[in-house]
Amino acid sequence: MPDQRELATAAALALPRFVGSTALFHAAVAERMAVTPTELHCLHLLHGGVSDSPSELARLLGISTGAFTRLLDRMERHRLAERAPDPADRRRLVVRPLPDRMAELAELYAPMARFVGERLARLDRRQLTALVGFLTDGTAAAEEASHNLPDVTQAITS
Amino acid sequence: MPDQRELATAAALALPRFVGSTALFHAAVAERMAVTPTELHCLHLLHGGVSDSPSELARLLGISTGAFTRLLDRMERHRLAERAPDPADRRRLVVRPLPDRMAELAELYAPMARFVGERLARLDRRQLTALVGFLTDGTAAAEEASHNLPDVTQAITS
DNA sequence: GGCAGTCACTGCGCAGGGCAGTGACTGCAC
DNA sequence: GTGCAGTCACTGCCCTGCGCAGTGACTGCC
Repeated sequence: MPDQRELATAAALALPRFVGSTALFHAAVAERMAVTPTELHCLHLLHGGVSDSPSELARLLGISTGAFTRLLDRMERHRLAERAPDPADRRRLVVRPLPDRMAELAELYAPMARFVGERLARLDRRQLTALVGFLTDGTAAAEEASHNLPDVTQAITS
Repeated sequence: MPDQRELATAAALALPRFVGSTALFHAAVAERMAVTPTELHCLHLLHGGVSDSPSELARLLGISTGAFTRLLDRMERHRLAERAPDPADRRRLVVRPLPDRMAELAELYAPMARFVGERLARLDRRQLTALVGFLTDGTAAAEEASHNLPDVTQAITS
């Protein structure tokens, strides 16, 4: 029976593997939908209602606004999203997800969604609280760490 | 005080955000090291001792062997890894990580590693067991789902 | 009314990756 | 042993997603 310390080590090892396999899963879904990973990521942001502003979406996706314009072009072509004018500010526009291919997306994610649902249902309140706390704080920590990377400016020769 | 069902929902929502922010963190680290995300991913695989075979690494990274050759070229140029002949099979070669820039990598990951360590230390055995189980099974589920995507072959017109 | 700032957008160049083919090598069949 | 299919890393060629820098439209502050 593993003690607390061993379990913590196991968790620390399992974490990157989980993240890695999840990334590959997303890549596989994107490929199956004939869509780039960035487009898929954007679709998730739109679907989750995180934002509908091009500049903000570009920032969240980690790409430039110029690249986002092209990305939107592709997404419109593939009927994943559409542009709409922003009534409040005529410079801006609003990005809206299209329902056209959402069913397809849901179908691809169904197995994973089912797994998550079933697995979470087997946890009690204390376990779920710990999980939610870890994920939430981890999200904040990752964002904070992204914007606060230590300076390790070393020269690359060649 | 949230009940079990609400907590499960919260966890299901927190999960994709965590994965997303983690992905962006990796991208930020890669950029800071002047390295592509794929190279960084490869570096993790090498560092974790997952494999040292080019074809297997290519498979794990989700790229072709041809692309991996170029990736290895870049990694050698940046002193991240080196090629070595495989004594058992002269077609093969062995990829070895170089210690040169490992300190730099560790430094960039230090904040996140510290967070994970501290956060995990606050959990009890039952909570850790749940977390490890979720991550481990999640990894397996993601891999299985990647290779078993439902057929949603729809035509993209244009 | 001018002016700096912000918005989405566009030409251009770059680089990572896929594809298909190549030579070197292995191990199995016979 | 000798052939032969399979596998290995590698190489041209091409495609495409993205950054960069500049542009016109528009906003809001002074």
